Amino acid sequence: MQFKIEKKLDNSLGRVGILKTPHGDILTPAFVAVGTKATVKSLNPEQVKDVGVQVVLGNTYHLYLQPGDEIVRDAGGIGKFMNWQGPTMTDSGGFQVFSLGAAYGKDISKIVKTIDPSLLIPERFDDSDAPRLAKIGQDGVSFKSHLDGSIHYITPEKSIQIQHNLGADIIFAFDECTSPTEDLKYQKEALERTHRWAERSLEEHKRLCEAESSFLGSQFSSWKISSVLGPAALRSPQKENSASLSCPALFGIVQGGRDENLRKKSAKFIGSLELARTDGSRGGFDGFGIGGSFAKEDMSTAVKWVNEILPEEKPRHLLGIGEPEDLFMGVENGVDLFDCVAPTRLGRNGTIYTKSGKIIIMNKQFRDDFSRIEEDCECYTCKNYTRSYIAHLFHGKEMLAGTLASIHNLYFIVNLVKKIRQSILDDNFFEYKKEFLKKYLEH
RNA sequence: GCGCCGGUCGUAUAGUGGCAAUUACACGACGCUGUAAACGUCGCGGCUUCGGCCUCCGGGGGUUCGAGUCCCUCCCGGCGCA
Repeated sequence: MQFKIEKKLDNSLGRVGILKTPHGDILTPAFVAVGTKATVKSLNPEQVKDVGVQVVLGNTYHLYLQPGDEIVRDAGGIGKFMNWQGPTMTDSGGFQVFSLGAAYGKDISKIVKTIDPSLLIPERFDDSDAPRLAKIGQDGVSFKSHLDGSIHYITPEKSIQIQHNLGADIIFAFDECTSPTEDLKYQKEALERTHRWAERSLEEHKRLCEAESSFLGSQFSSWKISSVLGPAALRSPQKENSASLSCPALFGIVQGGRDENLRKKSAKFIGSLELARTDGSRGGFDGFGIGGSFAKEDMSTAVKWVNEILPEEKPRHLLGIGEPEDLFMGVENGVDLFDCVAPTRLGRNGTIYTKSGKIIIMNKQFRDDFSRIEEDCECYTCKNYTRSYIAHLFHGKEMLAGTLASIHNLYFIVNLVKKIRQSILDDNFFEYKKEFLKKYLEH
């Protein structure tokens, strides 16, 4: 993997770049489609490609449980398994520490609004005995499968091993995504844990990469012959699998919640972490993830604290963030990659993005609205269907409803980031931001 | 005509004398930020100063402190016998 910055945004941390992976280039800033279980929900890979998605993100925890990482490995890796030819990433399972742990069974998000003080007050009731599917130990996290109740202990080493089997181009260190409702004391403990886990993730990654390269080295001559012989010789899944085992890029994850000291400390630690290789050189992370917990109102400052410290020449991924206003904020503050379930989840659940805000397509007013979701949108949905028809599909619980809405939403968000990228190249980022957000947020 | 069963929120249902009354669907509104999510929450007789108040289970009458629930009668529907 190689990252090149092509242009910087004046007076800010923003930049335009290009991230080269074995499965193709990613023009950054870019929005990554979330495909947790090796599928972008309700869309086939052709539709994902057609809306302009460049890279898909799968999930370690989900694919480990089902179908199992060894199945994915034997299939030739996540991309081949799901028939996605472009670049892929996998998340480490760190988010499930939150979603199946502190957040399980509760109505809390990793993003809070500070105007809702109930979530931030540390005097909240002691819920340590509340049912959770994820329990944190010093060494790793014990997960109780949401599918069959079986227990699985995931350590940083285990997460990295699974991710190597899943075979994405970019993988993440195992971290703890904390709840924004945790107090400073807990955030501090969790951060120390995440940092230890980062070292162990990097260590295990290095070990696996060296083992894989020596394996490939020993096989090198025969592989070369196979390659020369052409596609037929490569048709065996085992061979293709091994042949594509160039070591993935590993991104370390910065945490620290909403606290300035912790965020900066984490950026310093993760950004400069290096471990000695057996050949005597030293190696650190290939890029960085910035993990939640955030408050909506001060997310921009948190991102800025971090990106002022992280090495400029490496890519940064703001994990799980993706509302339109957040994308402008992220880019301006030096983020290169975003992913978010919002476009597909909101779409499936009947909320649709438009340039003048989100609409809930099931609402009465759309039942006889024969206009397009957006008259000037170039997506497949807008070119072919009316609001009335999409509302009808949702009311009828038809599968196509979620598909058409997801196509539009994903197109909307992916292209918003592309336009943001272009606006930097055209030197009018701030004008574009102002113009877009005025219309989007005005009602 | 006789006998039996039944009529409860748009539909389908639950309901033992203490009930503005169960559940599902439908309907209305909202929520969702590294996917436990084609999901979830709330509302669904009216008014409310949120303490309550009024009107309610086919119609009418009765028993009772109190009736959707028990009794009488009428209307309507289904089945059976003539």
